[in-house]
Amino acid sequence: MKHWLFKSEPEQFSIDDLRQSPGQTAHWDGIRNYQARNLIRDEIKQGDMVLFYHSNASPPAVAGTAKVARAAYPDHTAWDPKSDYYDKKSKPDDPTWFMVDVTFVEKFDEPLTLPEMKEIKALADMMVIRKGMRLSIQPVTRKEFDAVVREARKKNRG
DNA sequence: GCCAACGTTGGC
DNA sequence: GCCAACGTTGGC
Repeated sequence: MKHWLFKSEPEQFSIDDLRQSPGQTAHWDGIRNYQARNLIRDEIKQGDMVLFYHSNASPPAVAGTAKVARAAYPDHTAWDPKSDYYDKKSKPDDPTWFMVDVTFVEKFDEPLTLPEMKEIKALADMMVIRKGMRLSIQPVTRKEFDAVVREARKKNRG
């Protein structure tokens, strides 16, 4: 089982939106970056664990966790001319873009913020800490995943 | 709103 | 294939 960090702007799709989705499960659509696509398509498997990160938030933060419910399948929003994510080069018989399904696992009522993460030694090598790191799907180590969850729970105990 | 860091596009 | 111009991401 691998561990990941998925970024989402909470105004677009938040941890609460995931929790309120039917079956607390939603498809992670709109990936339009090849590096992220390759991870989605080739590396992410059912059962993998996800840190749900709110980007473009004040402050940016890990808001909870989720689990991959379904491995990669074609992102149909690429075929919909009315979708913001429409991409005419993706064809149903040769899809360019893929998505996975994720299921809500846990919400941190007090999210673990980026400034806090930067202070945690165990997270010093996390990609999301680095300046200019725009990749929206990032691998994290099991140690990093566990440290984020541990620190977030500690913070929420007060 | 600013802007640094990246990714993509397209002329050559 | 190079690289300048442009567009996007996302922290601040």
